[in-house]
Amino acid sequence: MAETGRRALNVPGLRVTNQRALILEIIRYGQGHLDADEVYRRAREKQPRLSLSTVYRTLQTLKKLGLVEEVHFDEAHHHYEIRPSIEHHHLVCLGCGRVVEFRYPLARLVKRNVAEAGDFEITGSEVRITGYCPACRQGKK
Amino acid sequence: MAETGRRALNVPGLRVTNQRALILEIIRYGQGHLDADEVYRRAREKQPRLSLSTVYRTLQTLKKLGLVEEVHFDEAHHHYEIRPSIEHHHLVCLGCGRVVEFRYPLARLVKRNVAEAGDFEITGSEVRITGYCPACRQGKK
DNA sequence: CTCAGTGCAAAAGCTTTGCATAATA
DNA sequence: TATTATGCAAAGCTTTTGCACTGAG
Repeated sequence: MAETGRRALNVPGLRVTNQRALILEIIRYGQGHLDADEVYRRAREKQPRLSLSTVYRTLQTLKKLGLVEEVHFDEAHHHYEIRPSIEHHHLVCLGCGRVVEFRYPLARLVKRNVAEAGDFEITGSEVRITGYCPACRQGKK
Repeated sequence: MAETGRRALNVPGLRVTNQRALILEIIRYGQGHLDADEVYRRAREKQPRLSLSTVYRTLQTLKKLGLVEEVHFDEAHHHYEIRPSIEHHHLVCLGCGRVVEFRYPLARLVKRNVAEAGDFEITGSEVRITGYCPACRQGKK
């Protein structure tokens, strides 16, 4: 286990530690979008001595390596997901917190249709659409 | 001065205080997108005794009233702008922090083109496109 | 006169950092 | 063995909250 992760982490100047491999695996196989604390809780099941600061430091490292991406569903936490190959965005239900992913080539559309964007070198885009999912719409009535 | 603001703030159950009127004016005429601390600093020039908690509380109030909107250019702060009448989004330069607004009917497009969004009741959307503006692209080379 | 709003100080989150220790290459 | 990474505890920042006082209606 954790072998694919170890390979990706084998980068000059960095060391492949058990903590890093574990954290990367957790994000990779951990369904969806975890925040630091959730990663921490899951990681401690396997490595009880792991510290929260290591989680934060590792998350930064993985972000710099381009292995994970930081997304923002609410303002209080950062969430992390494996860096996706195709551009996708998130639909967040304000009622239950459910997050639905959807694919949409936003960066391309903006580049093509927005004059102000013409001279920008676009490196990232994040879309967060908020609302109420069918189940929660029921509840509101 | 601050008269337009006072009118908007005249809502049953709420009281029109000098602090509220001032904060609303600052956001209204304060070029672009201010964060709580910037509002605080500007407000103190006119009302030196004003407290930062009042700024935060007022910002919440104005948000609930629908008078201002919260946007997120970086992860560390919230920024606030007067609630715009037409949907617009932000292009953020990672080099100099400059924020360029652009209009784009994203909510409509998503509603129309994204199957997953079909059953959602969309209440808000926030797009943040990051990259480098022309000036900063030069600097990077 | 009453209750919403304010100021102050303290607390609460999440995240970062300093430093000695442990572990990788 | 030379550094990089970790664990722990403490600090940092933005934002929130409790409480007594003030001020709007």
